[in-house]
Parts: sequence; structure tokens; C-alpha cells
Amino acid sequence: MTVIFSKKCELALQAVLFLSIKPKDEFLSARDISKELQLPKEFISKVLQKLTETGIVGSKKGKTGGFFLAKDPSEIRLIQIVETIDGLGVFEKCVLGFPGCSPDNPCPLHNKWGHLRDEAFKMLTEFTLAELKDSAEKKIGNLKFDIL
Amino acid sequence: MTVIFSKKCELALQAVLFLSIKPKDEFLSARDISKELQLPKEFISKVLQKLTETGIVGSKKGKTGGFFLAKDPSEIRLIQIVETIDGLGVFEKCVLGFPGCSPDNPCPLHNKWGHLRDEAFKMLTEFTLAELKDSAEKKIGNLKFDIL
DNA sequence: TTAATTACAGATTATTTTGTCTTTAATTGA
DNA sequence: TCAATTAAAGACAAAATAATCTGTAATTAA
Ligand code: SF4
Ligand code: SF4
Repeated sequence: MTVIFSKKCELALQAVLFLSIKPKDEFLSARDISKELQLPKEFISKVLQKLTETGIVGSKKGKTGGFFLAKDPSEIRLIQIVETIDGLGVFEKCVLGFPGCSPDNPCPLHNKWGHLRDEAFKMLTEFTLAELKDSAEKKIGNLKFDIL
Repeated sequence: MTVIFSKKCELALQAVLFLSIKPKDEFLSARDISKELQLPKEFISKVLQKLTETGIVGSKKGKTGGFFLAKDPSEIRLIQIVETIDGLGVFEKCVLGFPGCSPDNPCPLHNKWGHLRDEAFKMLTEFTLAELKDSAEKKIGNLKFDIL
């Protein structure tokens, strides 16, 4: 079973969301994030490293180092995170997995699926971290008390 | 990078679509299908075996044996194929991959995503093989001449 | 200056998914 | 009956993905 995003990407979304609810000038270590989100530490840091390359998050080495959002949450669109981690391939691919299908002979699914795909893309480009901040805050707050 | 469906499932869709464009009383061997769709033979037969369990396709062993659609194309909904191969988990899962999220405190994505997911589900339940037959026919016909 | 802490980079391992191979049982035509 | 053909079943191999580990360089506090 697969989903739209890879696990890596889901994790990245969570981690960045977590960064967004913290004060802007605070450095969060991978360890802190992993502890709070209950996710593998090294995986976190690897993913965040990737995101530093694209300038979405910043990092500082050393004793008080850690990660932080490099931009204002309102400047970070979800699609940017997806793109960095997974790429945008999903949004181009055929549902049926047919090779070499050209859209001049589209099957009935093509239009419907294409539309949904575009909607998903639109959703991810429209939403910024700022819009998710509030509910993410509650959500991550709850996380500690969740059994699963 | 992952997509909505697993490769197995894509392949199943293609194989079943292929069966649907053949005369009802014709047995198609896994080898024939694999040859025509240019896909691994054993994978095909494995997937079709799965689909025989759910009664979507039928099979016959022996010299003139092979696979065939057990129902009329208009009776086979795409979702049934997806369900047998991948299950319906995708349509229940959270985009962000948060564990233990309850819908009483939905993040802004939840509704949007939920809607898209439902649309996808609806699309797959509404479409039957019959509706895809015609264009699949052309599509598979072209397949042989495609470079990739 | 030194010890501690942290991101960083890359190797390594584990797990899952995908694909192949081998063997068996059923069916048919010769 | 017998040889050929095929699905079925499941072991096996390869590849992709996820997760861990190890060592290094940067930074800071003492
Ligand atoms: S026309 Fe159908 S088969 Fe071709 S790319 Fe679109 S969805 Fe896929
Ligand atoms: S509310 Fe948000 S985090 Fe929770 S299940 Fe829905 S999409 Fe996922």
C-alpha cells in the first residue's frame, strides 16, 4: 500500500510544522524534535538537512545549534516541502501506469484523475505553514498523550 | 516517490483492462498478457491469481487454460481491483501521517484532503471496466509501437 | 584551550516492495 | 495413457525505501 507522499515527506511535513510553532529565534535540535514527535532522530536530521539545502529551514552547528525555519511560515508553501523531499513526479504520472501514454487519446479516467491531481497540487501550493500552525500546535500538544 | 497505487495495482488495472477488450469466452494465458503488455509474466499471473480469489477474474488450468473476466465489464468497478490488490487504507489515512489524529480537531488540510480523497474514491467506484474498454483498446493497440 | 554538543556526511543495516524461479496439480489433445 | 501446457503456490532474489550507526567539522560554554 502506498500513499501520495513518502514517509520521508510526511515526516518532513511534521517536522517543519513543529518548527513553525516554535519562537522564530529558537534553535531546535534534531533530538528534541524526534523526542517530541516520537520519530527516529537520524531520519529527522537527514530530512531537515535536505530542507536546508533548499533554504526552507536553517541550521546551526555546535553546542546551542539546531534547526529553525529560514523563512516566515507564511512564505513556506507545503508544495515546496513535497518538492524537496519527493519531487513533483506524482503530479505528472498516469494513474494506470501505462507507459508512453499521450494525452491526445485520453482514457476517461485521464480527465477526472488529472483534475483531482491538479486540485491536490493546488491545495499544496495554496497552503502555507502559517495556515496550519494553529491546529498543528494543538495536534502536537496532544501527541504526547496519544497511545498510538 | 510513491503514487496512489502500488505498482502491483497499476499492473492489475492494465491486465484486467486487457482482458476486458478480448472476447468473453477467450482464455488468455499470463504469458500472452505479459507479452502484449510488456510486463513481467510471473508478476501478472500472481496478480491475476489474487483477482481470481475475489471473483473478478476466472481461470482455467491446463493446455488451453488461462484467465478471463468472471463478470461483465460493466459489473467490475475499478475500486474492486484496487481493493483486492492494495486494500482501501489510502482512503482512510491522514496526509500528514500524524498518528492518532481524531477528526474533532481537524487541521485545515483535513477537509480539503478528505474531499479530494473522497472524489478519488468516488471516481474509482463509479467507473467500471466497460467505460474504459474503448480507449483501452486503442491504448493497448498503440503499446506495441511505443518506444517507451 | 578544552570538553561538550550539534549538524553534517556517508556507510551500513533492516524492512518492504518488486520481480523471478521452481515445483506441483489440473487439463487437454494426441 | 502420455506428453504438453497452464494456473497455483510458495520459495527465492533483487531493488527500493526506511532507519541506524559512525565518524568529522563547527560552535559554544566553561
Ligand atoms: S489517458 Fe488514461 S492511460 Fe493515458 S495517461 Fe491519462 S489516465 Fe493514463
Ligand atoms: S486533521 Fe490534519 S493531521 Fe489530522 S488526520 Fe486530518 S489531515 Fe491529518
